[in-house]
Amino acid sequence: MSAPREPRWLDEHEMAAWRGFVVASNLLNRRLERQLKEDSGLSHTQYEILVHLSAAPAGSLRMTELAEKLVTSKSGLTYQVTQLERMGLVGRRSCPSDVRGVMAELTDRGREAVRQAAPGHVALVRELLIDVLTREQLAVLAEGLGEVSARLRPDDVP
Amino acid sequence: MSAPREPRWLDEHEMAAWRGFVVASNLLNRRLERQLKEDSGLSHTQYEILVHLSAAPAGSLRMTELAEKLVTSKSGLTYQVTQLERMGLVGRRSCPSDVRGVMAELTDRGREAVRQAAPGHVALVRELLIDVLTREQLAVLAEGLGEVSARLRPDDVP
DNA sequence: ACACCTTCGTTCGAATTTGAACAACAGGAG
DNA sequence: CTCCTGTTGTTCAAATTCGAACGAAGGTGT
Repeated sequence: MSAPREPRWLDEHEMAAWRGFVVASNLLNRRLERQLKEDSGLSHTQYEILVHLSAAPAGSLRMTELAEKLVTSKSGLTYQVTQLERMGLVGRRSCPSDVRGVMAELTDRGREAVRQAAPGHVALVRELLIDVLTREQLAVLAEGLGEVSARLRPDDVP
Repeated sequence: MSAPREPRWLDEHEMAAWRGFVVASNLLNRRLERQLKEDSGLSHTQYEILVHLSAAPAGSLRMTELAEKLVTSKSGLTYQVTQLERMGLVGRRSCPSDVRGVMAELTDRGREAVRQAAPGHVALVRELLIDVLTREQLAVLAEGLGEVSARLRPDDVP
């Protein structure tokens, strides 16, 4: 159980992939954040909350479930849902099957906000990522990162 | 110049790639953040500052240059460099060729901190990302995301 | 030398994020 | 039923992040 004295460092190609991932991720987040804020007054996190809710069966999801989909902390979600509640885009309901449970529910204004924000956001994602890559590259990205996510998900140990 | 009434939405594969990217990015950052903090008392940002400095010619870089490499805001870098300075891992020098300039410089203890933190970090990156993907997937990732980054870089308009 | 525009790094306030601690409840073993 | 363990969502303090505004200095054209 001792740490190796000389670990397997990343070779040139591996490093390129890793750096590319980190840099692209940061640059993309930056741009999307700005675009959403300027265009719709929403942060990326808030936008994603609305999107996940609008894709959910009844426009509502339990807090914990939503936090997992967003890959964020529970406390972070509580904060953002409160913000969205103040904006009138999301409401809180109590869960029928669990007294402890809280369901975040999309309001009509929330649904309208997604409809209004989505086109610009999608267009930018397309311009900055999707349309930059070939169909084959996209397929590899989806499969590879899907696998990475799948291996990471189970160990969601707090 | 009018916004399209019905934008080109993402099809199933495009959405899979985009979601995979976002989710993998969030999960990875979470894990790396925890590992670094627990293992070395450094945040991912702080670790990257140290790494970039240790890779630089004289163990030092100008603030703006460093901020660009890290893909972060100038004010964010100022804050983190101050933190690292308090830890004794980084020092500030004045730039010889520019009175306004400030050079962040790795101290001996800073160099030692990288040496100590790197193996664990690299091992986790390898375990969670590099070793999960095939050599071909890595190549595609590096090339694709490299291109994405390249297109994003120039428009680094604040 | 002068005015003008850009660049540099910091400061400031506001917003966000996180983990730990917490109280309330669910679910099962006995 | 009763105890015990795991979940659920929130609160709290602390840390981090960003953009805008700023003073100071560089660089250019005239």
